[in-house]
Amino acid sequence: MSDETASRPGTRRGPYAKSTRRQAEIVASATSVFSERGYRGGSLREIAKQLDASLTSVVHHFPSKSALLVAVLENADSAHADAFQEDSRHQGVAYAVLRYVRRNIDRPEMLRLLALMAAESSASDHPAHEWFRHRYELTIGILANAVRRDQEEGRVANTRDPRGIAESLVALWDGLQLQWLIDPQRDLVAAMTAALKDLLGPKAIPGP
Amino acid sequence: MSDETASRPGTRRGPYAKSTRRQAEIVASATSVFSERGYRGGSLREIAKQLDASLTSVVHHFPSKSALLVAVLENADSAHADAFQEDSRHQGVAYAVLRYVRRNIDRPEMLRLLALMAAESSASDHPAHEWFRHRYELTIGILANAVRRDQEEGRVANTRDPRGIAESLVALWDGLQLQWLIDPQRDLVAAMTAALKDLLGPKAIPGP
DNA sequence: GTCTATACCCGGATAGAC
DNA sequence: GTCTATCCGGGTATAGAC
Repeated sequence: MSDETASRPGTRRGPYAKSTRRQAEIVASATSVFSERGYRGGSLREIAKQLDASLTSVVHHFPSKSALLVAVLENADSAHADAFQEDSRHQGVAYAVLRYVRRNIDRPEMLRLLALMAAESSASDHPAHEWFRHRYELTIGILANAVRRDQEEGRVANTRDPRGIAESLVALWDGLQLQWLIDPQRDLVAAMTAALKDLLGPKAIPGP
Repeated sequence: MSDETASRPGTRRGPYAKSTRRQAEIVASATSVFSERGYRGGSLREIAKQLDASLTSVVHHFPSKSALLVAVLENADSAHADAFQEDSRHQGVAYAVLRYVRRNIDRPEMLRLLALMAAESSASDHPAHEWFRHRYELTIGILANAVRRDQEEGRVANTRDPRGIAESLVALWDGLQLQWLIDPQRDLVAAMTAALKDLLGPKAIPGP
């Protein structure tokens, strides 16, 4: 919102530079708080305290707690999503998915937050509803394209429509992730690998 | 807690009868409130108001909001879980799963609540953590048995270990359900049927 | 534009009287 | 068992200082 002017260098960037920096700090603090205490558990007051700022200062930059949450999600997920898209384009679906899994296994709190918010945001009046809807739409689209490419190259044996397969893949990932979050004893990578083999065929799985 | 004396009939059963009845009323009220407003959105005060009772009266029977939630979940899920087990024993996995899906498609609010609480309860210190852990363990176990039976009878082509398949089935269900909750336009039954066919083989799918 | 202080209303939890 | 009263902490809205 305040980036339009900042994106035009040379005009004025003084007053906004501090603001965007402050916003980034708030997002970082919110990420750590939400990751530890969850969304419900984490309070704006605690986020502010971490920055030696006041509550209203936080509210000034993000009009509501949910707006801040969306910023956190966006920021946390964008890097991983980009890498995923890159992988899927060059190395095939299974490779991309498994790398995505491996990358995410180190930040269970973040996954917990994403899973929690996805469920919570399923209510159509939730502030993050549209964000998640769009996110799923995007992810499934990207995956569907990658699946189609793999089908054409003979890497994926399953001949079902790519979009349906993509939906199943996302579902599998969400579901296995949930089981793993509830019981960390489970081997998430192994489970995902086996499921991928069932869904895509053995040739789709990359070597160890 | 108050059942020990009640389990000895003939001595005194008057005072406790009213209590258990009251508890059932509270659970019913909580179910409707949680289903409409969600867990976070629903308040104990509103639950009490529906019964023309006060907040502390509710708290007296259920020491915390989360304890009440667990009672709600237990009560709401038991009937469906029993039917599922029955079906899987007699008609095969795919049939049981699809009937479970069809049965649940009429109560999206309840599914939303279950999905939300499953995610939230993944935190190990959550009041409902153990309940969900046990629920998943149980569901997967039942499914694994059914899968093994179907494999032996040649109804399921997939030769992977039954437990792994069962985990994938649960994950698929949770994941597709989530996508459907976020975007009700999707055809949950069709998606689940197609995924089942991929995972179990075409012979496992019952006719229309 | 940025930040602060204050106040409001609602949430869950607790103590004590009846 | 049920109530009233109270506490503390949460998100939010407003007024005002720099």
